[in-house]
Amino acid sequence: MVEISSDVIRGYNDTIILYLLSEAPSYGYEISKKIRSLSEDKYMIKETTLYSAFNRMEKNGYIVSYSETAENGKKRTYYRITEAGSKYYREKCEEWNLTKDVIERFIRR
Amino acid sequence: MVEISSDVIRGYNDTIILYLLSEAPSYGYEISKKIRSLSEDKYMIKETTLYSAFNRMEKNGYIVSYSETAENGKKRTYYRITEAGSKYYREKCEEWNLTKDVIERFIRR
DNA sequence: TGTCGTACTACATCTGTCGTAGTAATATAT
DNA sequence: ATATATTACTACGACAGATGTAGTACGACA
Repeated sequence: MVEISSDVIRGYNDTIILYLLSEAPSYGYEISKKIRSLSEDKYMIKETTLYSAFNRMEKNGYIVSYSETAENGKKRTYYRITEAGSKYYREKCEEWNLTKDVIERFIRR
Repeated sequence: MVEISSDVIRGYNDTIILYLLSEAPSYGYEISKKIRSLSEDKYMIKETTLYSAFNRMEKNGYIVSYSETAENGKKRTYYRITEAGSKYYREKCEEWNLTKDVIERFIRR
């Protein structure tokens, strides 16, 4: 069974999260479920990876956090994407296309 | 100017090198030139990255080294791909296709 | 009462890349 | 004759991001 490359994902976890946040503000658990379902169970981000990405990106100004209490009484930390985050996302998409192009010159199908 | 992602490349330097070695045995300097030209100057692997990849892959049994003195009197360390190396390369190609697929679900064009 | 799902945080380890630096030999330019 | 560029490496330490392990806490459900 082939699995996805965590070294490649490494460079795109932030991008994946930003993509989801650009649809709507969200929080850790929800993001993780969405990644899993959108990838059809092919990628399940680790909690530690996810939350450290949130911290990094908030520090970089790509997202901002705010607390909210859900209907069920649970307190959650939500994240919203910023303008800088959207810009970064668009740049990463360009970078991806270039990188993919280069790598595929060395891949045999 | 967009540049390629060294975090993505991170997972595929070994694969790139194995691809080139599967065409013919080679040595550091030549491999580095070939990567540069095949990628049309978009990727220039760092010497340290390249030689540490050689060491890692020899330890893993994906390549074997041998010394040879070139016409110009220079001594070089050549590398040849092994069966295990070819197998690893083919697996990485499969992994790449899967990973690419997943990532592209989160990329907007 | 215990387990499952939700929603996190803390910390230490690992891997591969990268920067910096140094060696040494030949080739080419001044 | 001397300096610079190219070839062909090696050594070492720093760093970033992913991962493993562990722990907290609360509500739902059986």
